[in-house]
Amino acid sequence: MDTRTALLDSAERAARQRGFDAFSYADLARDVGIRKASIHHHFPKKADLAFDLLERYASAFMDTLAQIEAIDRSAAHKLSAYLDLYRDAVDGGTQLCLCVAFSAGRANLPDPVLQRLNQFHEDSAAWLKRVFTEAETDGSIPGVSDPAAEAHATLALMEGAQLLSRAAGEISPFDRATASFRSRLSTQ
Amino acid sequence: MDTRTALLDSAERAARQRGFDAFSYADLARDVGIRKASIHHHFPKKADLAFDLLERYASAFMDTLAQIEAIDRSAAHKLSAYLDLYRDAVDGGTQLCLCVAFSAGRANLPDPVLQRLNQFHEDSAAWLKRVFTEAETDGSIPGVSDPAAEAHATLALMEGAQLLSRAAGEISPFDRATASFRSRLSTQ
DNA sequence: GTCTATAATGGGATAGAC
DNA sequence: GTCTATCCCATTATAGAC
Repeated sequence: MDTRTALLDSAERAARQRGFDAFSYADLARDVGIRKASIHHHFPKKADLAFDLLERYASAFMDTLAQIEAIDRSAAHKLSAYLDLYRDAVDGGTQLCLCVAFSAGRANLPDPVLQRLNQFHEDSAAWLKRVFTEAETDGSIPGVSDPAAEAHATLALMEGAQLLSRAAGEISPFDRATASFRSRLSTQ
Repeated sequence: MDTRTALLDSAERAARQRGFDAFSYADLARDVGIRKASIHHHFPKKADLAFDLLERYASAFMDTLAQIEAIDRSAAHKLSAYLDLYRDAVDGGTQLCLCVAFSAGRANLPDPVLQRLNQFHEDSAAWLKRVFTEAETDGSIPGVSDPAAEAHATLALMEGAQLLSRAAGEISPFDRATASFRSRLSTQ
């Protein structure tokens, strides 16, 4: 495999498990099997690594959302797939979605990274708003009156549920926190 | 003021703004006006500081919740006060509740700290469950069918909303994420 | 309880050979 | 593209004087 890709993979795992500031180039070097000085050839500064990591993750995530949106199923079904995406990312309480990990980390992330992060949040909220609007039409989710408000609440719920789950080291807090949301989706 | 208290105050502000690993004894020393070696007299290891910080914060938070619970008002009113507590803690997008900051930080926190953190989450969920149960009786919140599920969802919503707000550096994401929840409380 | 001084370690980053 | 060697800096932590 491409060294650059191997580095990104290793960094992503570390960032999602322990936080972006909690792993070093030395850790990466050990994991990938090269010397730490070599990493600077691919990512001159750690801030470069942060940006490329987030860029790769966020665009892949958005691609997945686009695929979910494109299928010909109810809004409830799409939101169920969205929920599973966040649930799978937790990996039994050991990981966070990279974007949650970045939101959680020190606010000292370089500005381009913070901007990219907020763009991800906006894109996610926009996607959710579209699906909740669809729900108003297809009637697959009860009690939707304000799609924009539902979108932001859902995003916060996902991020908070991941946080609780990783703090506990178990998946169960995620399931407890999202149980009401999930049951709303199956009331069709 | 007590040096120890001054240190705890300074550390709390720093941890909630930038994360527990993102401030050093040198920062604290500058802020409080003593030398960094002197801090070790009060908190031998940084892990000791982490624990005492969380202990002080969590018990003060729980005291506040107890006061809210004791007043003779509707469940909706109590949850509204709870929401304001989290909203105020954000301080316009610059801070997190200490417990959110600890949940967010690297999972490498010493074990006693992690345990105390999870106890806080359990205590919070228990408080919320009691208030939602009260709501079933007093009818001040519409559509409560599973108080335990509502409790965990509410906790996750608060934590996620804070995270989004601090990432943006503004209070508005918190308000957007909690708008639906808030409007549910005023439908009495 | 606070100080000066000093470990001891590990971090990101660079220069220059191969 | 990867290596060795090195730099500079920040960090937590300790010893011992006052």
